[in-house]
Amino acid sequence: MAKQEAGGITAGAGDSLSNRVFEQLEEGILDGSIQPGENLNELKLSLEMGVSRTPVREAIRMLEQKNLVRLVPNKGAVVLGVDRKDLLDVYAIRTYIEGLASRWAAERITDEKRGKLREIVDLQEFYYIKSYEEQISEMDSRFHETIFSYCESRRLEHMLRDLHHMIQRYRKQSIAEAGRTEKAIAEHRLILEAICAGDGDEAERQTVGHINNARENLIVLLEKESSANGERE
Amino acid sequence: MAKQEAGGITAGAGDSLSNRVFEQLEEGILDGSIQPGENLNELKLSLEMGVSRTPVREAIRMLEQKNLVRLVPNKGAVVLGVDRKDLLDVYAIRTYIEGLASRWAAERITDEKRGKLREIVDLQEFYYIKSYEEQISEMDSRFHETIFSYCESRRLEHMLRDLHHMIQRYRKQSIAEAGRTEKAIAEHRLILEAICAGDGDEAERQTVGHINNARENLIVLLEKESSANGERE
DNA sequence: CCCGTAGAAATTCCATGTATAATTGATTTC
DNA sequence: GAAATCAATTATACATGGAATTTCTACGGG
Repeated sequence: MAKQEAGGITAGAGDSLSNRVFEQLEEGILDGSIQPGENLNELKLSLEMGVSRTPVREAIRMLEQKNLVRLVPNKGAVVLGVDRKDLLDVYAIRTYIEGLASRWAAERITDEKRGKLREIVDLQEFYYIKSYEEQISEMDSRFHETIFSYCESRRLEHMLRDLHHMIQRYRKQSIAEAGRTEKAIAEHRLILEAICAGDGDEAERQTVGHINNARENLIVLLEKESSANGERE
Repeated sequence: MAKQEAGGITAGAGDSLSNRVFEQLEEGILDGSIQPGENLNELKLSLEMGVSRTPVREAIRMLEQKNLVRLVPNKGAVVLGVDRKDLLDVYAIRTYIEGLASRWAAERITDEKRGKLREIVDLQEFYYIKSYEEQISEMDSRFHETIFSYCESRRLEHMLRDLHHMIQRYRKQSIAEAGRTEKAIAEHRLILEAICAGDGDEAERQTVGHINNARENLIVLLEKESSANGERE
């Protein structure tokens, strides 16, 4: 018993160590605590996390496939991270393909799925009224990811999950933006109704609109940030 | 010298063993020689390829991130592969985002890039006249991948390369289809001219059309295949 | 003072050993 | 004869050792 109690990793259940190391590094890169340009040292990381070098190596190889680090043979891994241009690009890409996911979800909707999707939006509204920010964000994620899974395309789902993951931090921030959440929920409801009605065209149109609005919001947010930072970066 | 001469892997230059194993397995999965449902045995593969288990493990972790295998903790990796639905999905996804890549490429075109892109299409036409099928296919890949790189979006490029890679086999097959190559080259030229003119709208429109046509072609090809196989699969 | 170079330290890369979990198959029991 | 149990085999997961490569540092020549 007591599989691994030493270092930083004391986390979750059945997952392998490689996965946990991967997730921890990914989170660090995506939330900025591991900076772009930095390079990942196997031995150092393995000591910090209290695991051997093997799972760290595996995690780094995994990060490379996600394009979060660049791996130079015999030299190591440098962090790529997600900069502002990446963020804007991701939103642009989402406007193009997340609409497709909604379209497919609408075409493949069932009663059970209608119920679940509606419940998510209802819950989000409830949390909004109660001002539970953490849960609002959680429901926002869940709404989009549920649509990803309901589109029933392994490949599209996989791509969208990656994108979604990449911008998670900024989605949370935007909850705090004045007025955005209320609008977002209203937009979710429009998407929901279109999907439940099986109206692919409308579902796509509403989703494209929703993401464009989110993108507008991001741009405002980034401008605030850069003026706050005195034009740095 | 003579880094590794034993087993199946005698390949390339500076790449690490993990990468070579990864590429070999990826190729096998994508060209169907490793079937979906099959599961990958570390020891067996390492013996076949004449390497130790470590690089095989790393390669498998990499394949998981590409969604080409599913990894069940303590049980191993089962091949997912790319089935017909995946293929059709990939073409659908491409119609949505490859147009965006062309749009951005048009917005960021330079004289040097104009020259290179034009040369690729000219070469492809030349090889078509000469009936060099291998080179036609090569130029087809190069045309699209060059646009991916000219769109100057790390994230979009990465996604499109993955998709492109996934359908490589079918792109090659479609070269052999009667009349497709000639049309494809004509379509490439339309995309080329739009990009060179810096006309993002037109570049996107032509690209969407091009991929839709390729998709139509794929559907015909798949139908032929399934009737040839007597409705199996 | 700068540049090049040789040796040492650090780091990646691959191989192999060991523990733990899953699977198989034989044996027993009802 | 079927189901259950437990030992033996197999496979994965993680750790560790050692070879190869790169990076750092100190030294000597120009």
